[in-house]
Amino acid sequence: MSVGIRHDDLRRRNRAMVISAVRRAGQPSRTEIAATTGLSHSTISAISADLIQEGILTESKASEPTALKRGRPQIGLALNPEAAAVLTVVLSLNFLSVAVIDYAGQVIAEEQRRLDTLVMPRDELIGECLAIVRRRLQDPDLDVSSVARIAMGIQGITDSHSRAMLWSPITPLTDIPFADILEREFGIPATMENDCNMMAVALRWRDPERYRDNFIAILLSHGIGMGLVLKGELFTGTHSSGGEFGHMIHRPGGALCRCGRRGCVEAYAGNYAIWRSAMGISEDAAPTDVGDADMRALAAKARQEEGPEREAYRRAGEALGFGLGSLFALIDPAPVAMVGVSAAAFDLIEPALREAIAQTAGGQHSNSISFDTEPNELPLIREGCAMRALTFVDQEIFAPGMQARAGKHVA
Amino acid sequence: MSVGIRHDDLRRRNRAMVISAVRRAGQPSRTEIAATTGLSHSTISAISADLIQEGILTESKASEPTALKRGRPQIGLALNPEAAAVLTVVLSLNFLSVAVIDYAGQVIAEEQRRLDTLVMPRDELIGECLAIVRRRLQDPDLDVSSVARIAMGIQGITDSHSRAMLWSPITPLTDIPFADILEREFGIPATMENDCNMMAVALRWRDPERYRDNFIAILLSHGIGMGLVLKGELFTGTHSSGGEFGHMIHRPGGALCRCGRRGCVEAYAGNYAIWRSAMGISEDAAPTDVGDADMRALAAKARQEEGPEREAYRRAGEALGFGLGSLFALIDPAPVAMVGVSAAAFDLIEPALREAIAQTAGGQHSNSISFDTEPNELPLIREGCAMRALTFVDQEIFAPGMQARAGKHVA
DNA sequence: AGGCTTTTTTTCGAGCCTCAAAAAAATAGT
DNA sequence: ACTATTTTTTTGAGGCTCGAAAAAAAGCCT
Repeated sequence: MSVGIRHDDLRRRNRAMVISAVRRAGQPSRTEIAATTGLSHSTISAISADLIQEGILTESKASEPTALKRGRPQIGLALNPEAAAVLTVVLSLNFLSVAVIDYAGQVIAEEQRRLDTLVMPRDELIGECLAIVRRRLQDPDLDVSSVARIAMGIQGITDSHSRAMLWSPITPLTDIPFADILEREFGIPATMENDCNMMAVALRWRDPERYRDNFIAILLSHGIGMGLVLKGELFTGTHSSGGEFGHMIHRPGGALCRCGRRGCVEAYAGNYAIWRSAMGISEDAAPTDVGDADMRALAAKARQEEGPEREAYRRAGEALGFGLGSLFALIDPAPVAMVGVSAAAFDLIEPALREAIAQTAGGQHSNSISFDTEPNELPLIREGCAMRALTFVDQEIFAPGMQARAGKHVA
Repeated sequence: MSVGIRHDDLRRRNRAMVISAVRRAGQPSRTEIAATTGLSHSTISAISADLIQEGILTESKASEPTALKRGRPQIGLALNPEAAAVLTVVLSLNFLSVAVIDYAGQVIAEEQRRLDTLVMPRDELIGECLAIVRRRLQDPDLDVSSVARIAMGIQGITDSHSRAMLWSPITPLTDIPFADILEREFGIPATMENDCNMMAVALRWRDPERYRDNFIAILLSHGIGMGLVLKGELFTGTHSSGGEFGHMIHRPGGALCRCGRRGCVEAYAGNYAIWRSAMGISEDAAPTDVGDADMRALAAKARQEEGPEREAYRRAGEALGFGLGSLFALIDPAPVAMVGVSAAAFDLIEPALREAIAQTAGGQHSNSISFDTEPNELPLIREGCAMRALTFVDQEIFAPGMQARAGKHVA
């Protein structure tokens, strides 16, 4: 149950605190770190001396030559890019991409591949993932021993411990324990993350002003996904990655959803649903894959003139609006980021969405709810995976007492 | 933002740990506490010596004469009932009740009053609350200075900091800062809690086996409310008490809800909605108050024979089922407690509820979702308020270093 | 140039806290 | 009465953080 704080935890946590302050701030001086963490100067000094000695941080002279102030100039502290590296693997529909990222967060290598995820047998899909990772790890420029973590992101449902893919729209396969598979193969700790959760993580790093403690990232693509940050914490279900916004019920017994059930939000707002509706296909028809180009053409048509295309987006907006309204009834309104190809058509969606949300309990302050759009989800997912892996390393490097990861080894 | 751990926090937190272990376990020995907190025996010994000396804990000889084990017998530690007292105030429809509770959780005095909450003007409503509290505090048997906290519970929406009632079905008044009012009047720290959240708190204390880390308490009464515990934490909205399950949208544009909007779950499952439907009154008709006795009669009629009454409960079950399904899509399934007068009619609700939930994403393991019922909400709310107040005191008594609250004062 | 200010960083002693091990206490069994 | 066993308390050592003071590294001023 609840566990007391041991004395040795103290240093461990405060080290984590310092590292995270540096990662957030970029090049803070010791004084700045003391201010943000609330710890004393002497503690910061001691901890940062340790971290520098262990090769985790480096002193980088000029924080900025701006504002030539009096007094001893501050010495900026930065993450040592060579302290470690992490690997991100993003698996999406017919597409696999891998990147190697240094400890400071810079991409130092990447590789991408097309493959037919929908029809690949289990062994082949896993094999492709392992192969692309292996190729990156064999890169002679890379010190394999420095790779401290692999974060894999996938469209679909993962378990709440970020170990396995439970279900995904990109393959008929289910329950693939990718984290275990990667760990067994390469001996590097790994996690399996939900794509929308990673989008949320990335948004917070990209724009901490707007996306701080409470916000929602919604993926408007073939399916509808959501990443939710509440009170500064990534929200996950109790068993799975949770946040299956797309499968909240919009109309009981309504349109057929890709998940096989009826009336889900996604069955009105997913790409296939918009397409189905615009083309006058029955709501009972099985979902079909619609390419991004087709969706863009559809949006263009809808913008051009009134007609079934525009009406389809309107219905999508309505479903999203009522869904958001129900969500807001539970968690209160928060800023929303719309991501994915249909986010580029948000102008077509927004009016109906706002109208719907205004009819719900969550829409009380309907006009204060703000939306932002980002048409391209893949870079976000990769960034999120990278930050996930890096912050894990931040809290791993210091954890087991004094185990040095880079630089000279330590007493 | 994130703040480092100061050295002095350590003792503070571990004291809290020990107190909370005693509150949970009843009469644990020092050894047991050491085991549950993970702290060393010497630390527990030191802390409990302090707490006993300060009059917060007492040694109570026989933990139990059961299992006469070898060795030095354990000495049970218990909360000293006289260490402090708290006051609970529960305001519900036409009813106000107050209780004084000792530090060990026993009710030592109470008082109840009927009043017309729906028509009382602001000053009068506040005045009644203050008056009843004042009477209790003037009780000559009570040492006023020992009253360390007031927790007030109310049906309706409170702010996320538990300071004010924002909106409530029991009065047309809004935005009453009860916590501030009580604090100003009596100089005792106070909070204003949402009733369903308190139900959840109470359920966890009553049955920690079943209601531990993830569960849902749903109030089926005039309105529909929810208290949610996720990952061991009481879930609240970002601004308000949140968890307005009753105002998730069941049917866009559907039946008229008490909140003035349309299609909310409550507009199908609240007492007034069941009544309206059973009586063949239009869904557009304004909600009316239905007495508990009438509801019990309605349920009896529905059990007796097929007819509009039974159908009304069926529709309520459907609304609750789809609502729960949407909720479970977000948070994954969890045990549910149904509380309130209509929980006594859960037999009429359950079949349709389960049928509906099975049609949703959250219903994947529909049969593993378990329901429990508890017809009487008031005792639960009071218990929850009491535990809320007491655990606050637990974390207040030790906080400012060594400020003694009871017993001899301390160096 | 040289001394003075200002600001940052390091150093040092003090005070706590926790831990592990040893000692003390209390009881059951022999 | 004595030993074994278990729980509780005591004691000494080691660490951590803090505050104050010292040291360091500039720019400013005469």
